[in-house]
Amino acid sequence: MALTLKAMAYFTTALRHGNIAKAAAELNIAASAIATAIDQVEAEFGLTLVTRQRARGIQANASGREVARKCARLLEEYRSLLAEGAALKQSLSGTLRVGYYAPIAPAFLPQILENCLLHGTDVTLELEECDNDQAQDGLLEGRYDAILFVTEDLRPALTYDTLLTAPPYCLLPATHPLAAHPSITMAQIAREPLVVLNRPVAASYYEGLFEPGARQAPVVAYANSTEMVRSLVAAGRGCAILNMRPLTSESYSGAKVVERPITDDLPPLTLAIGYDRSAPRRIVQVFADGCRRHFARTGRAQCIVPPAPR
Amino acid sequence: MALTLKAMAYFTTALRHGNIAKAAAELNIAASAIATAIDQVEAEFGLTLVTRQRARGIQANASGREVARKCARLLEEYRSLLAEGAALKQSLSGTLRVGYYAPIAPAFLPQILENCLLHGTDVTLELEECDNDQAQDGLLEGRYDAILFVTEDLRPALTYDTLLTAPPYCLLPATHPLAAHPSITMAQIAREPLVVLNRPVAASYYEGLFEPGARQAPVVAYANSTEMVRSLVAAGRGCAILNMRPLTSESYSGAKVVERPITDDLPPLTLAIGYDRSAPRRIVQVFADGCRRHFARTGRAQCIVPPAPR
DNA sequence: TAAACAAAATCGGACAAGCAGAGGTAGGCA
DNA sequence: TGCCTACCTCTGCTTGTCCGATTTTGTTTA
Repeated sequence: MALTLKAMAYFTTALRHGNIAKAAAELNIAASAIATAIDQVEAEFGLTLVTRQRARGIQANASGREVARKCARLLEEYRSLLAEGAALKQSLSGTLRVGYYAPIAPAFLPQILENCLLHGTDVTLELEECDNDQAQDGLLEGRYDAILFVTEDLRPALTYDTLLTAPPYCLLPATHPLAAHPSITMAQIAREPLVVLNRPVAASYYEGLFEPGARQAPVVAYANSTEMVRSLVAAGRGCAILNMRPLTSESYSGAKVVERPITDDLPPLTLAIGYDRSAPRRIVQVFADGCRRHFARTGRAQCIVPPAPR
Repeated sequence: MALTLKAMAYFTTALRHGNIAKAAAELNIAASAIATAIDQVEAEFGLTLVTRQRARGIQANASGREVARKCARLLEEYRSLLAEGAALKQSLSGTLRVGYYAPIAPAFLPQILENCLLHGTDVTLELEECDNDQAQDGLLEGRYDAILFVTEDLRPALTYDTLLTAPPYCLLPATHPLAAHPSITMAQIAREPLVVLNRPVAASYYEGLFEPGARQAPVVAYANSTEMVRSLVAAGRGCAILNMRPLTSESYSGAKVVERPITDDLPPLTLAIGYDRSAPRRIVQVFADGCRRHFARTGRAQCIVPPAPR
């Protein structure tokens, strides 16, 4: 590794000029540096590559020209490597790999992607649904460029931007007596059969919202997808507590559900986007900005049920 | 040029191991050097390429693997560049460009080349006939790999090996009265019409062999090729003084000539091979060795007319 | 829960490499 | 013969690289 790229660059420049002094001027360095570089190249190959004639400059022999050509090619590829690296950072093309915590993202992710990408850009999306821990670990291990997750069991090394704090709300069948109230208390919910979203973070979060011993009716179902929860609720099996709201109030089964704020002072879930904030690829930055913009404007109102005034 | 080949090598090795310490062990350097190299690569591209997890090693993300692949390719080409350079020095293939002073080489050059090259080797020969000064300058300027020349008007910077010292001899028509003598004096030649080889070095050399005012018969012809001189002499136009002897005693015209040593103490011509002795390509070294061997053995007797005992 | 372990980050100092600038020298040219 | 050009050499300074020790952080095991 004695022969450095720098030496090659000096060498080829000197041969191109046939003159050490001119090459030094072009490169803005001292002539002695160039002379040294030429010596290094010759030493590396153990060949005489240039004839140095005082007062007449330098001249490459056939081997020297051969070597210079090869070096120039290598330098060219080096430059293109750097350029490709810059492109990797700059371009909107490439693959954007997003991991998202299953219950939170489907409500808004397509809309964001629609807004900030895909306008004729050459981006391949890889969207992967996973649990909150998997998302965080996947980001840390480089499997994802960005993750949408909630800040529970937060990994310390992870950098993220908060997008939204979503208070829990109560999901009821449209025909349920409580649906007539504009807002509901936890005490009321405690008397209703409950459908619980059974995901790693969610289940414990929702159970934890109740005072110990407060529950008076059973959990009638655990379901591990939001849509199943909504469908069960719509079918009248019970009510549920959720944080994120889909854009529709219909369930898959077609029956109507209603969302009602909860008056109790409950800890919200914090939705965040995690990504490498120090040196993101441009496409990642664009996506993260798009997410933030989305929730700064319309997104917030769409995705949460605002707490009731108390 | 901040990103050195060395840094790339460290970087790729570290990623290959997924572990800085192991990479350091493989490369026999300190781990901190590798950590620095990784930092350099990331800084160069302004991207996070590697996630470092204490107690778990390092892991490249997609961009990191991409960059590592590109770097590995560049390193591969660097190694092949070095290998090609070494081959340039080592191989017997390639082009051997020989410049030779016209009057001296044709007598023996084909035989040498036959002996030391061309045994199934992949060598292209470029033989260029020229004058003594052109040969020397061409070597210094890298146009020739080796030159066969005489050490008159010697360029100071030129390195060479002496092959042969060739005393002048007298060339006579076979029918000439002097041809009966085993050797001849300059005084005898001075009375004969003379044919002179008119080449830059030769003409003055031959004229200088005579004492000032000693010539009693005219120069009947100047000819600028050895063969023309021999033909003129064979035709009986006069006699000539030469140094190198062809392998045949017939001239192109078919008439016979004879060579006779000169008894006077005259300066010989020194035949030499000039080439870069400090770092020759292998093919050049082989050729030069072949020349020296040739004249150490049979070549000498074939090419000169030994001086007569006085 | 604590202790032991593993691996990366950090820091300071030693060493080497690269470079600038001055002075020297050989070759070309008028 | 003297001047000019352009390379070479040498010295000291600056920068970079590397090592080794220490610290920090995270994992695994008792």
